[in-house]
Amino acid sequence: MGSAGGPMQGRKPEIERIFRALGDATRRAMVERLSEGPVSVSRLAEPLGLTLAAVVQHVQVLEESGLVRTEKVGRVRTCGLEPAGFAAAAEWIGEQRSLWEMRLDRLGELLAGGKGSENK
Amino acid sequence: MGSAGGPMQGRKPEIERIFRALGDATRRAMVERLSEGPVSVSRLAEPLGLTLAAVVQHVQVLEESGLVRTEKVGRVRTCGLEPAGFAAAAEWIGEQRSLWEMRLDRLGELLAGGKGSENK
DNA sequence: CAAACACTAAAGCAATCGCTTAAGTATCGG
DNA sequence: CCGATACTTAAGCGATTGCTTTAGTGTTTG
Repeated sequence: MGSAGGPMQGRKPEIERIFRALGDATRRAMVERLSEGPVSVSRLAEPLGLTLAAVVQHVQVLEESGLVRTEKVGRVRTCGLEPAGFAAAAEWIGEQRSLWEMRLDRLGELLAGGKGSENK
Repeated sequence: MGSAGGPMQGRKPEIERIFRALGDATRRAMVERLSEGPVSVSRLAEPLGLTLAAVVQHVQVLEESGLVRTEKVGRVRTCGLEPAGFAAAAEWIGEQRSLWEMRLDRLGELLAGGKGSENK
């Protein structure tokens, strides 16, 4: 299978972790909070009703995904968003969408010309 | 539809399933394949090296997330992408990004005055 | 210094996940 | 009608996840 139709795939292991990180509601809530500006880990934990240990684990997942960046000064670790990570995710989604729309355009031509077999 | 209260948060359970669905490499590969056009479940399974049962389960997850739509005619179930699902995901990501950038603008003003967190 | 504070690291546990095998249920082809 | 095809359903299993508790480490603060 020469696969002229599937040129790109699995380009980044980054994407794996990004979507996995975003697949958890708690983590998304943390991201939404961080989009308002950087906060410390314990501040992040406050509205979540979880132990600090649990929140630290979530922060680790977010940091490994590249969506969040943290820095420790003194005894406080401050977390903030890393826009590049979001760009990667948005890019992947955009690619699927544009491929799909491209394909819809071609389908339009086929329908105009007459109907034929669509997949073989 | 608009809930009075917060700006927006956890608006849709849809998002949960979308990101969770996209968090799996096999499912993303299936989506990439589907972005080239609709295919049957067994056709989808072929390049994946999995049992048909496993692929059916993945298709179910994708369908429940709203990213994929399927239709069964005769004994064949055909799968295709559902652009609306991707729109929802892209929208969520875009919101976090724009909030963050908005916030960066304000930060620029603060930096003009000095450095440090504005927290307390 | 001693106590409070903000994490950090490790162990353990129930629930979920991704997968398999095995046994169905409808079509379709001859 | 009989067999192949294309799923469908259910059970089960090992790995991963999200959490907790417990016990640290390093940092302020009185």
